[in-house]
Amino acid sequence: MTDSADASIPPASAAATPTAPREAVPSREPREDRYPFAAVEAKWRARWTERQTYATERTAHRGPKFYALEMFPYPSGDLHWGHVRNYTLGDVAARYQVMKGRHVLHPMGWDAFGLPAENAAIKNGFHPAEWTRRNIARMRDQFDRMAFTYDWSKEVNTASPDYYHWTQWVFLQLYKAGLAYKKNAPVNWCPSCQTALANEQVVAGLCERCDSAVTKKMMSQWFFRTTQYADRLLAGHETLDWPEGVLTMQRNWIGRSVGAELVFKVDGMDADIPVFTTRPDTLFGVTYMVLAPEHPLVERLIEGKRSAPKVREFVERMRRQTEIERTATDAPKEGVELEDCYAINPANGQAVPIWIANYALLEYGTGAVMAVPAHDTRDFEFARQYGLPILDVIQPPQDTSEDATGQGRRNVDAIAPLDEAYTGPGVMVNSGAFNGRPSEDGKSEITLWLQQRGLGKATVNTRLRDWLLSRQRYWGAPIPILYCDACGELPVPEDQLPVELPLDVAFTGKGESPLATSSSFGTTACPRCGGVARRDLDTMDTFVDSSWYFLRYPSARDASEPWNRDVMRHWLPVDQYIGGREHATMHLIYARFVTMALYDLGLVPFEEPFTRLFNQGIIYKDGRKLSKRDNVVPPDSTCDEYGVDTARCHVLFLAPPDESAEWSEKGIEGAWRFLNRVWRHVTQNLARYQADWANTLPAEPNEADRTVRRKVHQTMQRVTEDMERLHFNTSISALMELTNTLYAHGADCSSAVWSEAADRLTRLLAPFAPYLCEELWERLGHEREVYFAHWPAYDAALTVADEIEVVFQVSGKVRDRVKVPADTAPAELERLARANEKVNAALGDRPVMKAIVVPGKLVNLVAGK
RNA sequence: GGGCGAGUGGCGGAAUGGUAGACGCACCGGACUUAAAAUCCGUUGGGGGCGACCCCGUGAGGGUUCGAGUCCCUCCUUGCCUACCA
Repeated sequence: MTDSADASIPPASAAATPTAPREAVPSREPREDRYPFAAVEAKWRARWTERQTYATERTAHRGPKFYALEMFPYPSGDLHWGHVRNYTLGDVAARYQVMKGRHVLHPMGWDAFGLPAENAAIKNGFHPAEWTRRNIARMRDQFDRMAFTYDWSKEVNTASPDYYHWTQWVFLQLYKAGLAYKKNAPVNWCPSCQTALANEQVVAGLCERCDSAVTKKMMSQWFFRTTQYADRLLAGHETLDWPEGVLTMQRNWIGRSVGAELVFKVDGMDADIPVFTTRPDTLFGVTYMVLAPEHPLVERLIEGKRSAPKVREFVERMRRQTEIERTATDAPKEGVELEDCYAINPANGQAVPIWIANYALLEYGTGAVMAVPAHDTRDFEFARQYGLPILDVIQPPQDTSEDATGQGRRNVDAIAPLDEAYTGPGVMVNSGAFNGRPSEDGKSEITLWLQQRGLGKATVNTRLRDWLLSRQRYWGAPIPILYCDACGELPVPEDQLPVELPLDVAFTGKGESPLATSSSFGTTACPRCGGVARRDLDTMDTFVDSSWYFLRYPSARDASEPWNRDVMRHWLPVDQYIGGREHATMHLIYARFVTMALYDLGLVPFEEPFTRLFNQGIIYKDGRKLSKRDNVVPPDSTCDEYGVDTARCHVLFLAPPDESAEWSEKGIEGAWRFLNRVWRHVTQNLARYQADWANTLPAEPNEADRTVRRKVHQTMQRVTEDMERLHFNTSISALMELTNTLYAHGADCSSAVWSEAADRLTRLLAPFAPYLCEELWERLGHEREVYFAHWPAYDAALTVADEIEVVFQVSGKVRDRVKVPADTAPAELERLARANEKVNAALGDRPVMKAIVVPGKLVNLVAGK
């Protein structure tokens, strides 16, 4: 407002039009001709509860099943517009399926374990369970207010013992199948959360939850063998109706690469160094060897050497580096040469020096790299830096044509040293018996050659790591494993599940599992020998909880088993899953992995849990993502002011559902006015409504009748098509257009036609504005909720206008628009175009070379020169 | 550096290769009102013309096509994801 104090505005006029402060609210105060949302919402909320409208059984025995699911929320206690958008999308889709006659399961639950509850406990002294319970109660109430059609009898809460009982059971099934194992490994460690993290939870070197810089730490931890399913996870993509972007992200994350494992021997020592490479064809170009700083062989190689302390210092320094320092784009390559250590190239017996360097990662491949600086950009950079030899073994194709765009090409005649590595294919040189071979063939030929001598084999590597699931935290499902001095590692017998979280723990935040502070939890009787067994003191990653929750909903209250097989067969897999893209490489990979593992164990009859996936866009506020941590814009005040239906319509109308959107209340007036127009028009014309309109439609419709009926049927068609694609923003505009048509022509049409329009409008709008439409539906004389009303079918013949506008073009440019009967034949259209005055003016004396006629649309006359 | 999206009026956004800007916001005008609010009706991409009308317009440049916002190539901007993966 300050910049309106412009010098060009005369002070006099400002004084002449004093802008009195306006009260914003009165326009929405209840009034005779306004939609009284507060009263309507109270009435129908009570009635839905009383009638159990949204119980799954109410849609049973209708048609085929439909499992509609949205990713369940973390119960942070604060519903924000991102939630509202996501769950409104799911709710509209579920309501549509009910109206289409499907047997619909639409459940909701809580991803209730996790750090915020524990941190709140440390901070405020609440027990996490209490904090969680309160938040759930609050959010459930908010969801009900939003008119979401959840069947609360199917509610799940991952932090409840009757749920995590089965999370532990799932763990044990995977354990028994050899898919869960414990190993000592360098793990991602968040110093702030004081816990290990899965690879997927480290984002740009930062903890996904708290943004602290992650470091590495050696720990004995539980893993799931996700890598064993890499190929299956990739192959399964073929069967999924998912957004291409998510599939691509998963493919990249899994990062399958085909290559070979080749064995280098250590000179003068009985030790092998296997390396993984995708370029066996460059083997003759190896000029040094690189080991990851944490490589287990390092200690053996430097033992007793004079330089050992220096190497150890380097390793220690690398280990202390945070992930972000180590992987930053501009992180300099650093390394040290191991004194008197040489690796023997299996191709030619040549001894090359062994280095350790920060760019070799223990977690990938074998943790060792055969360095070919001439043909690998990283090796090249490192060799340059440390003055290591660069040996050319692949000659680029000798194509001298100027416009060839071969990547990494350079002039082979150049005498100057290379200024970059050549990474493309070519002809092998300096490669002994392989000289002259195409490098692409050389890959398999070298691999085979080494394989015959026991020094190599073809292999496939993935970037995907096994899933680290141990967490040194309290608020999670305890890992159901025991350690007995006599019997070793043992699973907790299934009849002793759940292993319940103890209540007497101290939240020290000291990096030790809080479960260790419990007086009762730590030990129990060994199920095998009866001696003392120690419990595993870690809890599971909360992604384990959410990797199977969709299997639990249909059997949510079943105390005897995780899921009933028949119930499972009826409902699963999920027909439509809605959630954010941010889960592409986390939850959606974990859930697929667990489902596949359970399938292999014969526990579920399908391999893929989510048939169709829809990613809703993110809502931003001031360019920042709305999140559970900050930047919360609560929907409550908007609902207080405009009502829930307006809030639902506005958030859907804001932007296409799969695009991100900047949060804005600008424009909410549009949704509010729209719903009021519907309310006013229907309620003020109720006396005209004829319940039997279908039998009294006029035999000779007047102009208004035809216009209104056409619009009604066109709207049914458009909204139905949009519903299938979840393009709800355009559904709403179509309904606005219908309403505008009723305002313009509703008064002039017959009662039967108006009645059809009122009936159709109420049904089509019901999924978006359920409170308003229930009330209108009742006033139209219906006993049963509009929720159960069937979705209307349109008559295609009625969507076509009698008279249509056709465009005449000359060489693609519009020259005239004329109204013609809809059934005008193409030949007649062409004749009209050729006779058209404006067309002829544009043609001048040029001849018509060609005529394109698109019936119902246009005629394009192509002019000659 | 790599991958995937997105660039259309003052704004949010519509457009199976076929009339660019649906629908809404905002603005402006009219009706109603003592006045306002609310409501109802209408105008609004840019430029030119008294006018019927004409020209230009979907990030930039090429291409395919009778016809391109839409398909192809190059580039620019921007968002998200990912990042030494051997």
